[in-house]
Amino acid sequence: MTSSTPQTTINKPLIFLFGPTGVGKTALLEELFLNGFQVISTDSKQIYRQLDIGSAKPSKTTLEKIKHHLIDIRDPSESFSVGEFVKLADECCQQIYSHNSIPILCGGTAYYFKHFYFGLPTSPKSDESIREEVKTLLKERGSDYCYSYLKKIDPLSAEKIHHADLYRITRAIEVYLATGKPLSQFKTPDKARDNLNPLILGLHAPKEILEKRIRERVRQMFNDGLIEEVQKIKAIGADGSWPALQGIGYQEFFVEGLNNSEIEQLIVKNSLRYAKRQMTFFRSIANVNWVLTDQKKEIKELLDNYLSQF
RNA sequence: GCCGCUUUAGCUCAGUAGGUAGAGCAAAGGACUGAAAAUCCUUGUGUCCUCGGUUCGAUUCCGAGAGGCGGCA
Repeated sequence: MTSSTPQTTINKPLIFLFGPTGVGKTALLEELFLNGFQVISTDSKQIYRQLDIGSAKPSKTTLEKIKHHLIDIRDPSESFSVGEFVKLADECCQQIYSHNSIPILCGGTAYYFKHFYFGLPTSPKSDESIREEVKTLLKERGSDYCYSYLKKIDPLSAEKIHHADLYRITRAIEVYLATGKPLSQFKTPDKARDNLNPLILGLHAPKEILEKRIRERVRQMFNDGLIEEVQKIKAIGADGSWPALQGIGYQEFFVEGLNNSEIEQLIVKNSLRYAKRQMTFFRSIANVNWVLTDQKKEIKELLDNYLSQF
């Protein structure tokens, strides 16, 4: 599957709304984007069914008020990828335009935003069986061996990838075994896809406020029945290796020897660290209009100004 | 009240046979080629509780005081 330019987005309005976890994206949607907009959830965990509470999925009420796409489209055991996201999001855009609405990509997965904005790299999608092969190699021959192997087959990638970064080493070797070509020979786009000119809204908040919000939100998740939700997922045979369960709010339940209160604290801690990583990634995207959640007037102005050109 | 242990980085604690100190976690910054809520990298000056003594030199030894923990009364 190659990335195709979404013809339908030419000269059409498109909005990005992103920010770290807990900053208040959903609340803002309800305040400013209630009419004439449809949301494309840009979130690698909310695509999963049964992950409702821990993934901070929008409530039923919210979903009734604003149409959301790309929520509940996979089972927790299934894999998903940024490539599928871009393809599906493009299709959603077309569909939304055909209803005379404006698509708004909203979520916290910076990687998905980046690749929707710039387009996918030309490297192939992951091949499950080859990846397993590489993982076995890693297990049997060790990481030093694999890194030396990478140096041999793809010195350029080896230079960029740290020798401790097994995740990326695995992928680079996988691409080589699948195609016979080093990963570094594939191109990765560095500017916006043709005719894609979205209004990019980046929500941020002072650290103390974000911390307080995250703490309260995690507390609320437990009140809402997060423990029961996880039990249900475990009951269908889930183990920690399922991609869905690597999410914060779920992975902590697979750590051994923790009581519920320790799990709650760990979720808060991991969420804060995640928020920081998200901000690092979002900051690297150009042309972002950074606003605080309560700057409603400024956001409205940016929006009106942007929409007036269509 | 007496006895013992303890006081070092935001937290938990190492350590210096006397030459002003370092791990883990936290924190800050960064990377990101189809798993990304993933994965990984970089960054450690702190009245070594206080005051006095010994010493060329004390966070380290000695004395006193203060805080904490435990035991006995």
